[in-house]
Amino acid sequence: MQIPSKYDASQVESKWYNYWMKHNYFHSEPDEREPYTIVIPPPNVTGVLHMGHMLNNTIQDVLIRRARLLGKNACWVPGTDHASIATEAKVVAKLKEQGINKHDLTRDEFLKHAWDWTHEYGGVILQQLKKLGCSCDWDRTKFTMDENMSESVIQVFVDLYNKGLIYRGYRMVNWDPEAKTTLSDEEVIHEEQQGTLYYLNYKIEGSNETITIATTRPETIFGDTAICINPNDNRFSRLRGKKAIVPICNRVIPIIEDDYVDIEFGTGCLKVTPAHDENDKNLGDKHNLQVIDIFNEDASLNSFGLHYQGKDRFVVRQEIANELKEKGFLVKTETHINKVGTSERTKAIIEPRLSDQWFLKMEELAKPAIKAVLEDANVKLFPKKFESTYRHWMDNIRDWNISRQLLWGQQIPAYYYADGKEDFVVAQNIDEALEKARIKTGNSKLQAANLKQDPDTLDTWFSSWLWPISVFDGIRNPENKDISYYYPTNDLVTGPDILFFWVARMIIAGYEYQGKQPFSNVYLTGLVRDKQRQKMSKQLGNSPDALKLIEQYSADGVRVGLLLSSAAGNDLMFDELLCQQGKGFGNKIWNAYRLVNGWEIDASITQPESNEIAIAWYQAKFQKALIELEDHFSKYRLSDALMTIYKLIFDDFCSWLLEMIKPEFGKPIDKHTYNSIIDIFEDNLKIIHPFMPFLTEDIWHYIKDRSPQEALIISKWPETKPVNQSLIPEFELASEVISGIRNIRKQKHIPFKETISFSVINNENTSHTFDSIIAKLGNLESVNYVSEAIEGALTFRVKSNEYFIPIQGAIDVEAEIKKLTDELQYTQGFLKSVQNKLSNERFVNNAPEEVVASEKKKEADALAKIETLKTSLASLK
RNA sequence: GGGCGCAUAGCUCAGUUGGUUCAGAGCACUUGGUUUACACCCAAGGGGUCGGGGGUUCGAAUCCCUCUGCGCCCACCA
Repeated sequence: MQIPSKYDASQVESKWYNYWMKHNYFHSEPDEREPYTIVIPPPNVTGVLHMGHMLNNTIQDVLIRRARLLGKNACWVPGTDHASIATEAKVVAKLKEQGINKHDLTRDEFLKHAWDWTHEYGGVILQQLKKLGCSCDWDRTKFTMDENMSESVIQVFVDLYNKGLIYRGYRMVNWDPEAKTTLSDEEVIHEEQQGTLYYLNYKIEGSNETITIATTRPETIFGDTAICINPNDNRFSRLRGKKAIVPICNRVIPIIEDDYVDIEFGTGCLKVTPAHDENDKNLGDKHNLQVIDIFNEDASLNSFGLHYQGKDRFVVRQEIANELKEKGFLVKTETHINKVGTSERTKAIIEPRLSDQWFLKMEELAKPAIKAVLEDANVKLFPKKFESTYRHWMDNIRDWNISRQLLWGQQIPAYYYADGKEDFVVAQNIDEALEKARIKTGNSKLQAANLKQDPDTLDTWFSSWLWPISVFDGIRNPENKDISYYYPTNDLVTGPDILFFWVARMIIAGYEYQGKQPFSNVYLTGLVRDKQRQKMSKQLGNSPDALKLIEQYSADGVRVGLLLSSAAGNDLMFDELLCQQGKGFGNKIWNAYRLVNGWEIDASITQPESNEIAIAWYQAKFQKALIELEDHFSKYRLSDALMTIYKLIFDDFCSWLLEMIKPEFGKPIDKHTYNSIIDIFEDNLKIIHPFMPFLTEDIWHYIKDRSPQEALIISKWPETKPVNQSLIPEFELASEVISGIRNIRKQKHIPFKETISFSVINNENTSHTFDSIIAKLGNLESVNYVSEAIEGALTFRVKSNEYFIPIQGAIDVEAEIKKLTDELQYTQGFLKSVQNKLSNERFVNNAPEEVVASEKKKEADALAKIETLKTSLASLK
């Protein structure tokens, strides 16, 4: 068949993707085959493809395509996440642009805007994954806010509440003043910042004395309700039981004692602000202190801030520092480095804030999940080092704040029938809630209209932790056909940044709701960084446009580029050069096929012996590679697997095999060899297919006319079979001989086209198997076996064999002598070190036999080679 | 403050229980080569006292100690 001389990726890629879709090859239904399942880490529904997604999903696609070729029932479930805080922020921003304030909208109105946004942008990222070649079962696409998915989430909430694991608590939580919601501890990132430590004087009531405290947050003095000293600190013993006066607001507060205070830090005196610091809250509880919240929900000051009311906390910090200085309360300032919590999503500085929130008790739930990873290995993490991180977090797990003051998400199914804090019921829906409320209150007249649902929504992760179960409807129908077949899933591919957010919690939910691990293996990818090791991000502008990259280098090229250097857990230093290499590899394969495709077949020619040997040798190499691949895949070493294939195709197949069997220009090839090469080509395509699905599918269809039911994507991975392994070392020696010939040609400027004569003294008693191939690749008249050195020839040696290439005209005797002398010197030095070792009694006595034997062999080889060299030298002189 | 990990060629990294897979790969680099699949190519080649120091051993990139320099995670010292 005529094929284009240039490979046009963009056309080919969309053609085959459509073809696969049309034939439903990505779709899976339970059957008698072994399942292989991956659930996608659902990207943000309104997100766009970035380099991290590309890496992640390429890995998943490689795994799923390989499983498919191995005959498993491969199912990759795609979907998106509603990403409450991120999406809500985007919607709020968009509304703001239109002059609409979120707070002027009803819940339903806002949600309508959010859904419109979701429908407009939602799933763009899934379309982009198709460009990458991802073979997801699109019929199974899920969204965490789909009706049945939300129903599962609510059902789980109700269940955990009924089990007594969910409670409502008035606690210090992480408040994001920008998103105006609480966050879980995991969503807070602690960053080191240079701040200032302010030393402030507080007057002691009824005296002229003052007490100095150190604080990083002078604006919180309005919330001060005590000063605390250490009872063991006798510097302050005279202040016991006295009262202090807060500057500016002049509130009189008690001086309390608690050994929580560090005598060494600052002045040894601490101002206590129970509403705005967790430690202070604990002190407040212990000492029955008043709690004064001085902030509005956007972290501006409220009426307690007096003349600062309405101003932002950081503006106030500056201004109040000035006021304190003017009024003489500020003693001094020092620079001070401390860690401040910031919001993972909005980057806003977190404000500790007391409020009513919903919490999930984690300690008991976590136990089976700890055991699964650390004892039973039902879940394996790759790389293994993450197991210690996992252990550390799980052992110190804290209760999970699952409520958010957002609208975009599953609304908490707690229904209040009265104003009291405990006057609520938790139920799947309003009808059940009404029933429960009537029973609880004994008031059968209660109406649905009397019930008020909690306005908060659930943390996004409270829906995604169910993902591997809920995508198969295993929460609502725990025994259904899909969940029974596909669960537990096999592999999860994700980043270590969400190990706690998501992975650990999925394991917890898996044991709680299916009694089994959600997946057996977790492949943790690294971050994608640029050449300067900077994280790729929009802000830095160092992240290439994913789709442009695909346009430029083809999806296959980008996939290969990403996988060329991405060991599990290691960051990926991305360089477009890698994509170029990937594209180049595709081009190489394409051209190799053009070569084979161009051969004319002559059925009347018998197969030359050299071709038979060449093919047998490649088959041995191929089988060896198959075993290596198996090993690499079993350890999730995908870049090593890819490199194994890369070298097999580039070096062994293209550079060696095709050169060995290539007919002379214009001459036909025998049918037997041709058929073997076609079979080999097909096997090659199969093992590359997971990495380069488009190109391989394309060539595979050029090779033969295929029936409409056939496609490479659903063909069979090559089988392992017995081969003549000894051909591999034999050829290694032969290739050294070929290199020797090429070296001499290069040194003496003998063009390759010139046929040369060639002789060997076979001291090693090397087999003649590859002689015809050596002759072909070296363009030799023949390989002559001789017993005497050839006069006037250039020489080289492999092991103790000596090879001769006679040339016309005089050879440079001096140069030859120098070459031989150098080689002799080196070999003698080598021999000496080996003999030293062998004469060391302790070595001979202690080292294992095979090590001693190998040293003895080295000695013998070196002696033989020295003999050869000496003979040659003698004949030259 | 606690924990985990890393340091091998110019770059990115392999190197399993110490010894013929032990100093390796890919890229980059140097040299030579294009009427004959591919210059997105072929061939040949240079390049590392395995972060420093010490120890264990017949033998250390590999095990132990120590120093240095990075990275990550966790944690309520104002």
